[in-house]
Amino acid sequence: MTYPDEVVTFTIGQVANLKKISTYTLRYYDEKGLLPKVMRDQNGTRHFTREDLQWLDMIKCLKNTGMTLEQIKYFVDSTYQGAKTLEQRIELLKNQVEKIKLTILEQQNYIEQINKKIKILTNEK
Amino acid sequence: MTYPDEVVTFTIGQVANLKKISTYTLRYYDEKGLLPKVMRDQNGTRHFTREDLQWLDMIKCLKNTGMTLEQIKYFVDSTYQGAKTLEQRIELLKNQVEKIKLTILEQQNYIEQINKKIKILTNEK
DNA sequence: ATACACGTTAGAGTTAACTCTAGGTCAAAT
DNA sequence: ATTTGACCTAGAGTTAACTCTAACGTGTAT
Repeated sequence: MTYPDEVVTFTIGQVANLKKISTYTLRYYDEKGLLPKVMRDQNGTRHFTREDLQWLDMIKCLKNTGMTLEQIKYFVDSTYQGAKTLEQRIELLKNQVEKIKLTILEQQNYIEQINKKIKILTNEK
Repeated sequence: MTYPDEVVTFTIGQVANLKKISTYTLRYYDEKGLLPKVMRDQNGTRHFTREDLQWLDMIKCLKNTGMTLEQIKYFVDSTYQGAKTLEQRIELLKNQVEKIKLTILEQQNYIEQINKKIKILTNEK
């Protein structure tokens, strides 16, 4: 039962299921400062909000596009420093998009390279 | 001075320079069985042929598209088992191309995700 | 009351892929 | 003859990102 002004939250196990990330990893990310807003109750138990889940999506996105956790932490920290880092964060994200575009080009080259090899092997038959 | 039937070879240091891979890494790859054909002279010094350099390109290609060194070794081993593994190797490479294509799609999704975030941040200005 | 499921921490262990160190050999240059 | 520089090996150390263990707390079900 949730009252109008109550915030829906999730335990670490629920988040693990929803986002397919182990509880170990979630605690590790929290420890590393990647999830600075996660609430705790009087027992010390974590309660993740929808906003925290969105952060997890952002972390996944940046991580899977080649950022280290250290770089992601830098972005998270910037965010919590507020408006004065806004330009910087926009720049960082634009930069990341450019990096991803380069990776895609690189991957396309690798496809061509492998296709050439496939052709050579096919001719050996 | 090289005679007609001499094979041009490179020392580990030359290969390191040419391919921008440290000598440490080259020895490590050799040790792991990723470069089974590298010749040695009477002193034990490695001599890399052009074919070895081509293998290094292949290793780089497979590694940078997500294969582990263990998986690459499997491919290398298959190759040296000769014609009977030809089909298998072609399959493996076709499979790798499909994986890369999926990665590219994934990366394109991440670009969209980041662009959305950039838009949100830009509207905060 | 006690068991069970789920949460907590601190700290140790794991894995892949390097990366380096120490101690050695050998060929060419001074 | 000795120094220099490039090579060698065995084995230790590093780094990132987990992954697990041990010992403990709490809330619900029987």
